[in-house]
Amino acid sequence: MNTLGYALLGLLAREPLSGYELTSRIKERVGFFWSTSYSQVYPALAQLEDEGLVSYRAVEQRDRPDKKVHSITPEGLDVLKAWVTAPIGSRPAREELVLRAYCAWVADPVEAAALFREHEQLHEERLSKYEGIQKWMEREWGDSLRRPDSPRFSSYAALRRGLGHEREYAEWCRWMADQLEGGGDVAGDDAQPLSLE
Amino acid sequence: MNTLGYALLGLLAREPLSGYELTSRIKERVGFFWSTSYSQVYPALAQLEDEGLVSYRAVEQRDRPDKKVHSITPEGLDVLKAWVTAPIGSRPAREELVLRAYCAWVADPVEAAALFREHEQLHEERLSKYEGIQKWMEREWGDSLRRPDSPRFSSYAALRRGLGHEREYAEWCRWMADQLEGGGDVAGDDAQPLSLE
DNA sequence: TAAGTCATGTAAAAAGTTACATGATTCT
DNA sequence: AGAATCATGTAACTTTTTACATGACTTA
Repeated sequence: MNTLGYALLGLLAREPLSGYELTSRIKERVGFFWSTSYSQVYPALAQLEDEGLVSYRAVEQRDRPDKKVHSITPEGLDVLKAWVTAPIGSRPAREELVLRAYCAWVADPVEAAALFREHEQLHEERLSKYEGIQKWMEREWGDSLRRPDSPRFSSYAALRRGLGHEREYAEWCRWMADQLEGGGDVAGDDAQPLSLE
Repeated sequence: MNTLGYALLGLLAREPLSGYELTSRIKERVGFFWSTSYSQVYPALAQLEDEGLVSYRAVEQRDRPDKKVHSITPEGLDVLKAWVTAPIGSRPAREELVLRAYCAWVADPVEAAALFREHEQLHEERLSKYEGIQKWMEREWGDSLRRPDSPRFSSYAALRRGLGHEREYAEWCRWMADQLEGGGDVAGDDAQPLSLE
């Protein structure tokens, strides 16, 4: 079982879904910390089925093409449960933009600044979007956000990570662009001024 | 050319290195945003050589096995320069721990809390380590940190991203563990108290 | 009627990880 | 003598991405 398999089980533990819907959900709902494609999902689902972790029933639709709606089995839920708390081998994030920053000294500072400005905006936009969702969740879901056995709590938890990530990333991009534009101090806005010449 | 290729060029732009040294550098110096293995580096180096982006000379050593020291060529430097500022297709980070948080509602809260505590500590430790390096850099490298054409500036920039990442991640883990332990409020320490029952 | 969304897959290529294989030299 | 580090690679496998292939139905 690979991580994608667990991701699919995790979504199916909330509600039965088709392969198509699963892929969309991953894009829309957990897009900031996981990604996949249709071509990966369908074989993965078939494998989960072989292992008895999911089952499906064909659902006929009049208005649109028929679909196969997959559900998690009791065995699947057991497997998922065990996985959540199992020790995790943390693989480092692959952040290409940070790699570029590490190489930025060879590049044209003006062009590089433009790149980091662009990403600053991108992450700022995502941040606003997530903040909107956060407010919505707190308003609509209220109490259940504090119950660790509620899927809403889990959604909120993941969102909070997205929030923090985008906030920090946007800030870093801004700092980077400022530096490349020859503007600011070495320290960040929040830091004490440094007494280095 | 894949991203690993650029990572290797980026390291070789700073100083000539052997495949072994390149792999160690990636582990030690850029480990928080990129990873690789010996088995990936050697073929990648051979490919870069075929493309004329790096060259090497055999260096005989008395005290340890001989090695092939690779240098970036002028063409390699051009390619690297262009890459740094090229538009970037941002692929989402794959954060398995966030995926687990998203599924945490199915798991035992006590066990889950332990997992997030463990990671809180892990990231807290990395944070202290990076803070130490930061202080060292600011003390030892001073002025050059503000010169975008200095490799020191780039090292510092990447480090700052690591700092922010670890800080945010540790904080999120702590919040998550607190929640699972039934402790805290829904809002973070920095947020206003929420008037949700 | 053309574009867009819903729906399910296969095939091939690229990237990354793990296992295997070898050998020198140093340190305990 | 055995473990650790330095040093270079190949082979197999897994994972991910991109391209290909098909088709129903809806909306502009």
